[in-house]
Amino acid sequence: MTGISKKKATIYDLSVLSGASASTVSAVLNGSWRKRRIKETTAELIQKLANEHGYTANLQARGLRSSRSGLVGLLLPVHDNRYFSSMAQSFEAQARNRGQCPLVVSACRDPEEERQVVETLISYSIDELFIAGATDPDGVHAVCEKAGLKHVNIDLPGTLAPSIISDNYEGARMLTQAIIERAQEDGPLSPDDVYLFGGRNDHASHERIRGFRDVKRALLGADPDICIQPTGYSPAMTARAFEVFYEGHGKLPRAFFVNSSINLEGLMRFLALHPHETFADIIVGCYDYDPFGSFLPFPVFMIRQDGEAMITKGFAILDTNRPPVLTHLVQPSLVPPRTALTGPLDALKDIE
Amino acid sequence: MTGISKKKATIYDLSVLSGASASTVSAVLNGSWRKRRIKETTAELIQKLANEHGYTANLQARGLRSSRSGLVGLLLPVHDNRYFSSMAQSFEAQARNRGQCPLVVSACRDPEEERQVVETLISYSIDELFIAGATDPDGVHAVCEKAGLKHVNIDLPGTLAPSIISDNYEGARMLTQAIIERAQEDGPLSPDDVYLFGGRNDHASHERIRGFRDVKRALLGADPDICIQPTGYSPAMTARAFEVFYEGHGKLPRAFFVNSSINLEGLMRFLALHPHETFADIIVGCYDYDPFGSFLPFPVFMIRQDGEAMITKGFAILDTNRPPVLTHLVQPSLVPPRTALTGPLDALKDIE
DNA sequence: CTTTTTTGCACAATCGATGGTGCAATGACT
DNA sequence: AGTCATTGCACCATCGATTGTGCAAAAAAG
Repeated sequence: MTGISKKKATIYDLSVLSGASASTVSAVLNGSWRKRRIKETTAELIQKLANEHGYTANLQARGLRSSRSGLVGLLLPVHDNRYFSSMAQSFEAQARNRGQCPLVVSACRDPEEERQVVETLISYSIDELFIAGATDPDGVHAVCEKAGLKHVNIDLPGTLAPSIISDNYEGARMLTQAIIERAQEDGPLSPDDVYLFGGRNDHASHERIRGFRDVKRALLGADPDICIQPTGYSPAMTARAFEVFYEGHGKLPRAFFVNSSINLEGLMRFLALHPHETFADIIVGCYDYDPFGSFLPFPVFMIRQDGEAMITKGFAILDTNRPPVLTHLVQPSLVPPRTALTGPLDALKDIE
Repeated sequence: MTGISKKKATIYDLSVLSGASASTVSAVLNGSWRKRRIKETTAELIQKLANEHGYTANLQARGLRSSRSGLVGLLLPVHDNRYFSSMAQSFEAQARNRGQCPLVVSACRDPEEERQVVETLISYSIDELFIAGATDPDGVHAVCEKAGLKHVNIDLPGTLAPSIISDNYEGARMLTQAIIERAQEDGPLSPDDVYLFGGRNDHASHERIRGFRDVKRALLGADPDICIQPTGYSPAMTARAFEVFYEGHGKLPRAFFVNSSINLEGLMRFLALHPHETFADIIVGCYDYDPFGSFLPFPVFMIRQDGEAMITKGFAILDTNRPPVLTHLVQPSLVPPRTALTGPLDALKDIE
């Protein structure tokens, strides 16, 4: 016996202690006691006992009985990235504000894993699900639909459920324009001075590439296909793409658009292998904001996606009855180089 | 009727369909059927039906009955930070490898919130808990203890449960030595050229400060108290500290130690308000690794804490019977400037 | 053809909470 | 005093799975 106290108290324990029935105890502790016309003094007694014994409801039992669990899920591709981790942070805060219990899980951008993870969440009777950056939103939708689970897509749209995404086209236009104009300050620019790296076969990448090409054609008159290098979402692949370019040209493009901060990590890997003076004059645009990325030793324009607004909108949609299957655009913003934005962390109290 | 199919199948549904009893169905589907001597053909039939109907167990019901849920929790101070988010990533991977379901939650460094969140997790009958960077590990311990929940502390130690932490003292020594030596390349250094910013009244900060002071005294002969600026864990407070120093001295210290990447964000906020040429010659040490932080336009030495190893060790400890209340040290490593390390993201498959 | 053993499965209690229903005690009213 | 409404609560089935126990039928042993 190392002081491991007995099991947690249940309504039955409190029932015995108080002399009331278990259903009375339950009613008192879940707040429905006025409706059930329980005497105030009885309620007080039970509440006192509950406090003394540190009673907390077994939420699995409650969830089983009521088939509502109070859980909301957020499915992420990965945690380890400022865009998604700050989204997780906002999500937690908002879910807790609404009295729900947030669950954040990641599925590694693997469609099969995505479905499995969601199945697991469903097995815990979660009430609502945010599907962020899913590789296969419609596959996940099918799983949710079968279980009658309300859900929305965030960041990457599906065709079967309401979606909330960044205005990737507009964001890409802003970003492309910013890097081109900045590069032109240093002299005239030809179409093959401006590249795009990263992204793959998803809606966000398509829209960004479309925005990039449209602006580039408008400002520089052309956009050779070679300037688009969709390397997927992996630092290693992106680094290779830079390496290949460098081997071919002895330098990096004057200006380039990087599809996400994950791809920007690929640039870091490339830079680590080369003296940085060689690249002091590049102009970079990154479709994602990272506070340290913004202060690299060359101008980095970034796009800050408004994860917090997306989450807010998502909750609003889940609150409506039969949300139409629409795609809602949330405006991102252009962040000039050397900018330190505040984030969800700033909402924390830090008692010092 | 919008195609919302009926509720999920249960063992009772399959029981009717197969003609077997619910307990037989249960045994077949949870794998205990050989032990229960169920005929192979019966098992096959039931499994076929289960597949056809997309049966998945209701894990709340299972958890309620067996009082084991298959859930493991990771309690973080915040998501939005590379150290913790990469820890979350490793944690998820390892938990899933073990067939458990990972839950990652954050408690905003608020002791009360920490306890509440853990209470909630306990209400879902989680089996094990990793408490990372808790402000009040022993308070959380009490809650776990009462519920008989196995747990370990990560990153910040408690006195009542096994803890796994970085060797902060050694890490701080390496980092301090690195920045001092590097700064000395540019000329002789006096004790008040080397500062420490960030951290507060926790074990990790104490150890880091101790390491810093020991090395500084050894190399520079003294360490005036003014050189230690424990600003808490908040970018805003840290930025203020830099601002105050700058107002007093017209520059930043030649070299300084920043207690965490969160504090380093405070430096970014400061830099955003000042032309960067002014600070091109500072030498920074940051106790945390961030891939972009490593490429800032001045030398940044970083300490990479081995989150993955800590998680691994944590699982190992939870697997042992009565783990002694020890504090295990995990060695961090010194990362020279302009280094791009690979992380848990690289384990992902990225089909392009 | 018995007796024993083994095989294959059904039954029923249980986990902790919820909520519909019903009933005794009390008070109000005629 | 008798009727009726109200108050205050207990009873019990239920959510979906797990698991100890028991028992019939089939197979093996004698």
